[in-house]
Amino acid sequence: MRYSRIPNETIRRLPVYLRGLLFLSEQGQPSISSEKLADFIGTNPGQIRKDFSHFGNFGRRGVGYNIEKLAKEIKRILKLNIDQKAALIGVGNLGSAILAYPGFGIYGFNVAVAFDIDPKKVGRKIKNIEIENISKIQTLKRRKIKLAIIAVPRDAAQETSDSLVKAGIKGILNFSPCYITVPKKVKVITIDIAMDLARLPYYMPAG
Amino acid sequence: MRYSRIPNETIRRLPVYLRGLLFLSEQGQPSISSEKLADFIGTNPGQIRKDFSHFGNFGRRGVGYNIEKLAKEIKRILKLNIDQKAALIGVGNLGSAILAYPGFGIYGFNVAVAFDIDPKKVGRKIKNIEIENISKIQTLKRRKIKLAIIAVPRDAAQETSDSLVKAGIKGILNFSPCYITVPKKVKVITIDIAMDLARLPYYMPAG
DNA sequence: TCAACTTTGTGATTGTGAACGCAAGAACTA
DNA sequence: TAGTTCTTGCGTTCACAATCACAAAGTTGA
Repeated sequence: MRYSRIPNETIRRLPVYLRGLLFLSEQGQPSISSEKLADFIGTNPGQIRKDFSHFGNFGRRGVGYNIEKLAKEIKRILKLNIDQKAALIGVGNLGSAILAYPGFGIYGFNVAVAFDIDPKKVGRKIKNIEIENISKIQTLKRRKIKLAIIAVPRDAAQETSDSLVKAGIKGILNFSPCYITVPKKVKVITIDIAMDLARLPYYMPAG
Repeated sequence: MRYSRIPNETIRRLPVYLRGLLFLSEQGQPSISSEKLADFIGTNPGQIRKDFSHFGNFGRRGVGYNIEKLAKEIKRILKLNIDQKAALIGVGNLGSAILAYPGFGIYGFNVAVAFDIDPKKVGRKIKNIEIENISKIQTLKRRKIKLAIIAVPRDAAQETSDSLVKAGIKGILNFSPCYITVPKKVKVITIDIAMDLARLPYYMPAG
């Protein structure tokens, strides 16, 4: 496929497109126009066409885009075409919710390992996953797990991250409300639920 | 204060700055330089200075920025200076975690009301909040609650949103993995945990 | 008081992405 | 086949944001 350097903002949108396409694919539709897709995911047709134009020809004029092929190609670009195991660190309220969350599968993720520092939790099972003692975190290297989700209290986030890096983790989804420092070779995405909520009032009409 | 139209991207970063400043303020420091702040929150000094230059003079050359004053001003801009109640819809795994989440307070939010459709959950208490029947959702209008958090299954997200709008809600934090349609006067921010994870492999080094 | 140092504030420049608009390909109809 | 309609692909233009770099303001110390 022709690759003309996919812009960063396009990459950021690809998961959104993929989510919509996978849903539509379940409905059995073979193809969809940029206009319909835009309505469905909440954007505009021009943006979609421009984004898709950066990689290969998945659209047919007069018809629309082939849903299956497009979804497959986006998965390939995002490197989601190989199923991947992820580790969860911190099985508190949020961690438990993440363990039980059914939405990871469609992207090829499988939260397969969980750690906690609390001895009372160690050994317990959630969704068939046995919680292990955090001291076992270095076994991730042996188990070839490259992805981790941090759901520990803020004070513990940086040291947890350090351990993960030492264990060979290459990507971290951080739910702790703080910035964490990692080597350049490791990618971190931080989600701070409260911080996202903090943007709402600004955009809300006065009153 | 002078307002020279704050750019959108700056607004997006204000909660990040605020989070850092509030933390530093707890440590008792009176002021901080753009360089130190940049290190702390993971950005660069120039960006910070440019962002802050859009509203008032909170920095002193040779010294840095006054942490208290700056935090207060950012809160004012983001309309976080008045404490606000929020409603939670859907007390499943994720919803329960949100109810128990301690991080909303610093932004002036208070998740004070919770609804669920499951009669077995109605009446139960989590963190002193009694779960109410979803049929009571219209009472939000009377209770003057303008903010809601949706944590229901995808299939129920749109109709939940419709009810919320009818109940006078002006801002929605949506955790369901789908786009929801609302009138222009209502602002929605969607967080899809799995979708954010889906961006990680792209940025991870091959191997 | 003066020189050395720190740090902000901001104009200028560069870079990046969004929006626009239309030519051209494909399908459909008769 | 020819005319009409639909829809993509993408060059061009416009708008916004990041980076740079430096003058000006403030601090410190002798």
